[in-house]
Amino acid sequence: MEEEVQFETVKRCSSQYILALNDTLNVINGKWKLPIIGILLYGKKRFKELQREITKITPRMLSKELKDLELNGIVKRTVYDTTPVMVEYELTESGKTFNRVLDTMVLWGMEHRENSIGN
Amino acid sequence: MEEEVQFETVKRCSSQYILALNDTLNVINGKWKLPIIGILLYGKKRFKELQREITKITPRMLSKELKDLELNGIVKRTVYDTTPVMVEYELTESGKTFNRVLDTMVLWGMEHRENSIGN
DNA sequence: TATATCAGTATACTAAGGTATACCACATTT
DNA sequence: AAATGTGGTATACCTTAGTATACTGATATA
Repeated sequence: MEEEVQFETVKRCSSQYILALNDTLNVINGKWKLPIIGILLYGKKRFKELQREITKITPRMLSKELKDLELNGIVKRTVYDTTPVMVEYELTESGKTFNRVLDTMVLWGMEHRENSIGN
Repeated sequence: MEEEVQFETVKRCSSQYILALNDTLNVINGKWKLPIIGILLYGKKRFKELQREITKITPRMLSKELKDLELNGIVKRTVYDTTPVMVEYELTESGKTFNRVLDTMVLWGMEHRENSIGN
């Protein structure tokens, strides 16, 4: 409720609107961010597991994208003190709710596709 | 209603989900697409008007981004047969409803920012 | 006659994003 | 003893995205 009011305020203040928009866009910019998020939506994964599921990604890129996501607070990285080390990646709460953004995009994409056919 | 059912179906079919997602992402990829859409949300604009409002964009880029948006069915280009020619750009219906996607992104961005402070 | 405006295009360049390939230390399996 | 799996890093390269700068032809304005 209160959040809605805030949102309306932000909507009228373009600089804040753009800030929040950029936050969101930074989350998904980069070729491999969405695939990674998509997989992590189903649960925790280790580095090599991600690499195996995203067949074409190089470890360099996987490493880089995961670091970005961690910095942006989308992914949490946990190191277990075993030998050899085990590292697990999982979505943060924010990461999980990002699902909602994706769904909105998909829904619009579908409608847009229909509109475009009609035109 | 029927649309919701369809969406649920698509959500479970990852290839279609990804297709619709890519449609949406193509709309906003490129440095200047969002600024352009943002301005056109307020109404029609001519080429030079856009160039003046987006101060740092080069005509080459503005031209290219507008073509992309037109190809993707977000922007409609109308040429008036005057001398010198007048060209107007405006959002299509899909372009206008894209607002909804932006709002969702902003809302998530704001929540995410609060979550991150808390953490 | 010189300059500005319209809607862009042409050419050459730089910067950013991504790829390819090889490698590290350590431990388990074959 | 050699190969495999762990989680990455290092170096060099290539490709794509974006920038800088100059220019077009027709018309109106100073």
